[in-house]
Amino acid sequence: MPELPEVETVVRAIRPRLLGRTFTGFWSDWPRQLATHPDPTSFRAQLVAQTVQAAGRRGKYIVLTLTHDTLLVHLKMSGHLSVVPAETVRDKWTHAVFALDNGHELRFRDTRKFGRIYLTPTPADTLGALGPEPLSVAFTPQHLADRLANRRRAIKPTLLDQTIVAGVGNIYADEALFAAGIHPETPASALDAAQVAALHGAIRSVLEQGIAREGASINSYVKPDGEKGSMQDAVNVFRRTGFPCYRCGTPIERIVLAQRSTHFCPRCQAPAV
DNA sequence: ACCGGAGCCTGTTAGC
DNA sequence: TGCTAACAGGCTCCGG
Repeated sequence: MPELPEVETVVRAIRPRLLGRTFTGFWSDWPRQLATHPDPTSFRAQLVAQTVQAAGRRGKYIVLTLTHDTLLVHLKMSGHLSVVPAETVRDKWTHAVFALDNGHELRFRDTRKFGRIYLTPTPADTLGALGPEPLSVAFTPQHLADRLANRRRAIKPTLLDQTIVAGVGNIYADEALFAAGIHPETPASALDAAQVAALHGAIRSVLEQGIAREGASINSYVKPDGEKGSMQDAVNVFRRTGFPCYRCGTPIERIVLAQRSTHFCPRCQAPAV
């Protein structure tokens, strides 16, 4: 379930517990999560003795820079990372465990098993196609306008395309479109310059708010320490189907676009005439 | 190049 | 209460 703010929150929590640590072991009971390796044994052989030199984020990927390689983790829908003492009891959904040189373990828990782990000397193979970081100077209204031009697809699923801008998911796409006053079914190429500028600003502000609130704990997402974020208390439309819009009182509607639930206020986000 | 749909997994929730 | 279908914050692959 994590999007950019949730992944950023995870990185900030685990970074101080991983920097300078050296991996001493690895275990996995779900080889399919190892995107770059056929089995846990070969993964372990390449990982062990490498030290964590940096911990960051690119889009929704967690990026750990090691001595020789880069370790990437994508949480997908249900992934959760934590650093705990090795003696802490593991539950049945913990599918990967990275042993550290201080008696702790980095654990990857993932009920739906969609998450993926990459260990590679060439992370660009995986990260290279991502669009700009939405909170960086590279993400400009002009960039967004250029990438939306000539796309007739609805703006909502277009925002979920990680090659346009990295890190926006279903919650923040809906929230950004509400903040910008844009109907989710508007063809991307039909937005005028003012709407693109509004959307650009809205994407940034909802993501910044999400980070400040340490993510949205709407289903199962919790921070690495098990505590909840608070962005769920600040959403305007996401999963508020039937409840009155905070701005105008009109009931929030839900539709499905590109197989994803989409929530909007039919009055505040009225289609262009 | 673009776009929609199936599929990957398991757990939870809504509805009868 | 119990069963079933729908749903879940992501993304890849395949085909038109």
